[in-house]
Amino acid sequence: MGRHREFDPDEALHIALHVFRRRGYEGTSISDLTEAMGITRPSLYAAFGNKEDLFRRTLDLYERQHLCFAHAALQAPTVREAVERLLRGYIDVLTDPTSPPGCLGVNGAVACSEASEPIREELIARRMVNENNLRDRLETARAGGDFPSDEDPADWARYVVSIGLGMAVRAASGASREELQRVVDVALRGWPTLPR
Amino acid sequence: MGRHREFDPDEALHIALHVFRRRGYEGTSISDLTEAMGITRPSLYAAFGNKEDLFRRTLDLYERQHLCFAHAALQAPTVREAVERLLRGYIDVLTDPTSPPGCLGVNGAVACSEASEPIREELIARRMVNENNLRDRLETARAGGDFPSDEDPADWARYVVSIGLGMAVRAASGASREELQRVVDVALRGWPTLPR
DNA sequence: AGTATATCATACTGATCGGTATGCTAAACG
DNA sequence: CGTTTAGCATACCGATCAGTATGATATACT
Repeated sequence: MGRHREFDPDEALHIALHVFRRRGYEGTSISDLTEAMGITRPSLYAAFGNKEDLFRRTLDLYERQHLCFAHAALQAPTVREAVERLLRGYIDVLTDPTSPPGCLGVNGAVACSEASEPIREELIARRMVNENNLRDRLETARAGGDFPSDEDPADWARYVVSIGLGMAVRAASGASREELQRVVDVALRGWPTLPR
Repeated sequence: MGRHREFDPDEALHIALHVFRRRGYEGTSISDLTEAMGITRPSLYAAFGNKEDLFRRTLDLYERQHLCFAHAALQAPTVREAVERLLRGYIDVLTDPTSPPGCLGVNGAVACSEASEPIREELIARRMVNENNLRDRLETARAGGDFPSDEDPADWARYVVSIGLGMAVRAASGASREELQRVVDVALRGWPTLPR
């Protein structure tokens, strides 16, 4: 019973994602959001809780909609190919012409005040999940002979994620897709070869 | 003629650097600064202009005091050693125990609102200067036979800077010195070998 | 129809933002 | 000494921040 909601929460969340990607977490004001969504402040708070809650739900949508390629990438036949798909797929996300450049996760986690410390930690934790997934993939590859036994999966996972972070910063600064492709080209030059 | 200033502007600038490194450009309020410096708002504005002016002067101090190692690093006998000194020296800056972790330049350039767009562009420009210096060093190395002639100096400079950016993000997230050293270890694995 | 309830629009809260006007105080000049 | 001038302290400016109280409106149930 009661009045019907006059907006689509899912559509509104997509708009929030767009705004947050453009302006970052702290750089986005509630007014920015309500204006873009076409709803009022009380409607936003009723539907999504406070700003932090909304950002977390936006993060979920971002991972579900834009970072979902990672799961498939990790299942490539070889780790080397998995890593390459990971990085190339990430470039697609970072330079998607229909979205503001850069990564929602990286842009939010780096700077700004300590009022949003919980958000910073959340983003660091989510990033760590991805790094651990990659490390696990490298470990199974090593066990299966697809990765040298004298190499440390954690070291390589950390390295690959660092490359991703660097590209995310560059993308936020306006780097082109081609530029980033060249970073990946060079980054994969050192991929360890199997002893034979 | 006139009253004497009761604080040391240079010391105040050092404090500003510390605060900006901890909280970022937008995350730092004027009140944060005056409180840490122990001076009043009018004194700050009289001595340093507005927030943007102060941040630029802080950037100058940061480069002069913490990024000065780069110039010496580039003069190492081999490019490969120059790059290694660049990255290891950067780790020292990122994890200096007497300063907040991370890089003033990177933390400021990534996120936050568009009110500080001029600062973002300034930081991107300063970063580009460093990348160009490295590219030039790679070019002279190539001309001198210290770097393969079929490799692109711009590609490698971009790659090295990207590694640096990735490490800066990690450092801001609390990465240890050892972790970052391992990133550099792996990153340099792919350094091109000279034909012989 | 009548009532309960959820959503709407408007306007507001106290806090904080970057930046400044005003008047006081201390030092350098005559 | 007295005037000038620069730095200090206080208190303020309008704007904006995240979040909310209030009352009108529209739907669903009885």
